[in-house]
Amino acid sequence: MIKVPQKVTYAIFATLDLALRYGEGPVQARTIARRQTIPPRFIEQVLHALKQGGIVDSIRGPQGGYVLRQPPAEVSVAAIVETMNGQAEPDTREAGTNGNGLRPPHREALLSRLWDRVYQAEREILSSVTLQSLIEQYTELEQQRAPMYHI
Amino acid sequence: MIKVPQKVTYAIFATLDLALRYGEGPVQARTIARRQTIPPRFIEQVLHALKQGGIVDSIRGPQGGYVLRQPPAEVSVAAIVETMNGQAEPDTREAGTNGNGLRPPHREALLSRLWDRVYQAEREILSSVTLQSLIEQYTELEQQRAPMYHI
DNA sequence: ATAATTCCTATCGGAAAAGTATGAATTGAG
DNA sequence: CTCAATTCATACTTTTCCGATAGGAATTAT
Repeated sequence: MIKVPQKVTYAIFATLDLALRYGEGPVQARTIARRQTIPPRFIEQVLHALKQGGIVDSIRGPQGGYVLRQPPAEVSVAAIVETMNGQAEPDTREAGTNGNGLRPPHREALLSRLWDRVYQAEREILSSVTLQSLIEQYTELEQQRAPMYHI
Repeated sequence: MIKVPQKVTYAIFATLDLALRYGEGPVQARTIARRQTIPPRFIEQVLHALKQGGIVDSIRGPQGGYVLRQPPAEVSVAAIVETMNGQAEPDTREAGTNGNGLRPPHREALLSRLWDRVYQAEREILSSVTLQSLIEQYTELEQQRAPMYHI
């Protein structure tokens, strides 16, 4: 049931890329695409969405590009995920029941509650993870593989 | 990111229907379909999957139908959800990075860890909810709407 | 003015999900 | 022993969604 859309993965990688260069001026979409192996035309849309969501700022024109709006420690993965998923309009398809089964709307309410709980749990976890912490975890992983041999 | 397939929703409603009649003999697919407003042809597949997953038992022939294999208090929503989602083969698409970005495989590992945490949280919640408890919640909801007016 | 870049929207294609169809297998009932 | 009710199995069609591509408009540094 946890199915992570490609879009979201791309968004995280893209913002991570920006996070690594935070404070060094704008990075172009094409550059990120190359580095993170994301289809160049597709990343534009991702970055656009991230801008709408207030995660990144964009500078147009030559030498333009994208920058993280806030320092990496301030950007939670939850914010990115929510931005990319957009606000799906709550779909309210109701169907009447015949007979003496569970009856809408309570039947539906039952499950919405449950999914809400799941959603909240997810949110809680993702809120506690920032780009900064991801970067730290990453460098840890790297060091495990190729440890520093001090003399 | 929480996207609940119709299949899963149907499965829960169907098993809830069975739970309400637990111990009263088999219920036919068509009956459940009618009561829970599920396309009759589709519910067969759902029920079949539930049988494969060991959630329900089926009795063939006239007066046949489906029964819950265990009492409602023993059937967790997690079991149902997992059954319906089947075991998706872990997709391992790796892509090389050019330049000095985050490099696979650690880049991917970073996120798998995160999604794993989320997944575990979800599992924990869904494991704690049983058909029994759902039924209880349901009757509570019903009573809130149409409260008993004692004299 | 020009070229580099983001911005916006439309569209395509494929895959997965939802739903339909059909016939075979099973079995209780008369 | 036949018949009808039901599940079983699988194949097929339709719909929906998502990843990806495309084309041009808007913006702006040089």
